[in-house]
Amino acid sequence: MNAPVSSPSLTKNQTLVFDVLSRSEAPMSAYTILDKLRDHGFRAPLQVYRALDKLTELGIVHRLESLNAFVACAHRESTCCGAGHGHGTVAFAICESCGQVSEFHDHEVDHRLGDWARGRGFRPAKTTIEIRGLCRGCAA
Amino acid sequence: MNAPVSSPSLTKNQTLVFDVLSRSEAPMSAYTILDKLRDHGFRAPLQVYRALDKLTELGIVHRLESLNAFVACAHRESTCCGAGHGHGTVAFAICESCGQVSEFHDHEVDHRLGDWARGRGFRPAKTTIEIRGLCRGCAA
DNA sequence: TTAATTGCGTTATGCTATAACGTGTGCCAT
DNA sequence: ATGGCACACGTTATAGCATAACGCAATTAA
Repeated sequence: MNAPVSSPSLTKNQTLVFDVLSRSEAPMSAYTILDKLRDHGFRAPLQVYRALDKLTELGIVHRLESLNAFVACAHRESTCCGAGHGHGTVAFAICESCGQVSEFHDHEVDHRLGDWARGRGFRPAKTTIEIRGLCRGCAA
Repeated sequence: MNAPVSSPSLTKNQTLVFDVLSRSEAPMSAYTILDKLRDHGFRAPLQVYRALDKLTELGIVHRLESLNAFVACAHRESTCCGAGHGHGTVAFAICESCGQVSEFHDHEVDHRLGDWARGRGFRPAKTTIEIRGLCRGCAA
């Protein structure tokens, strides 16, 4: 019985979606989440997407662009830089064999990309970094 | 009248798709490409997707994961590291206002991500780096 | 020749995401 | 308190992205 790690101010739907994602080992698509929540009264994709929008906005859920899927943020509180979930860009390593996802953060990469942007007058809003390949276990 | 910059060994469909992408300022979705090629006999999405698969495999077209769209590679021949289009990871800055896309390459970022992967025994197959935001002109 | 590979065309289908409508609820400035 | 606003919610319909599965034709290798 894992006690769900929900933030206080989430609505019922947001909490349900976040809990499903938190308990999942692998990333989940919006429709997979929907199916998991039918028993809780979910009927339509929008219910999921609206919750996901809010959760990603809060930074406690991430969207994996190359997978069209979502994961709960792996950072338990302010692990490194900013406070809470306000940290910078997060990167992901995605195993194409077992589906496992590792979330990490690299200051140096962040800075380099930031420098490039500054040099061009480009104002970054959201940065996606995803490495797809094989994890140690699957590459063996 | 721009002479298309097609590689020699492309099939007719691949050449058509590549030329459409090359001439486009902005990234294009597969369905947009399809519409542009109806006059050339294209009828179904698969004709486009199959060509795109080959072109991305050759490295002369890139897929923008956060946009579900495609662009012709901006590197005119071996601009920096490897020969031809065999270079490492490419990064993109995507303006959410005007749609303009800048392709660039950063060794340092590449190395950092490579180091992280090596340290974890992760074997990278394809890496996606996309910065979404506002370009100089649109941020003003 | 035979078999393997690759590309092609077509139909059908599945997955991902949002538009547009209306409802209800809480808040708070008037 | 009441009107207005912001926000979450539920529902239906639709749009947009991608692939499965079939069969055929051309090319190449054994």
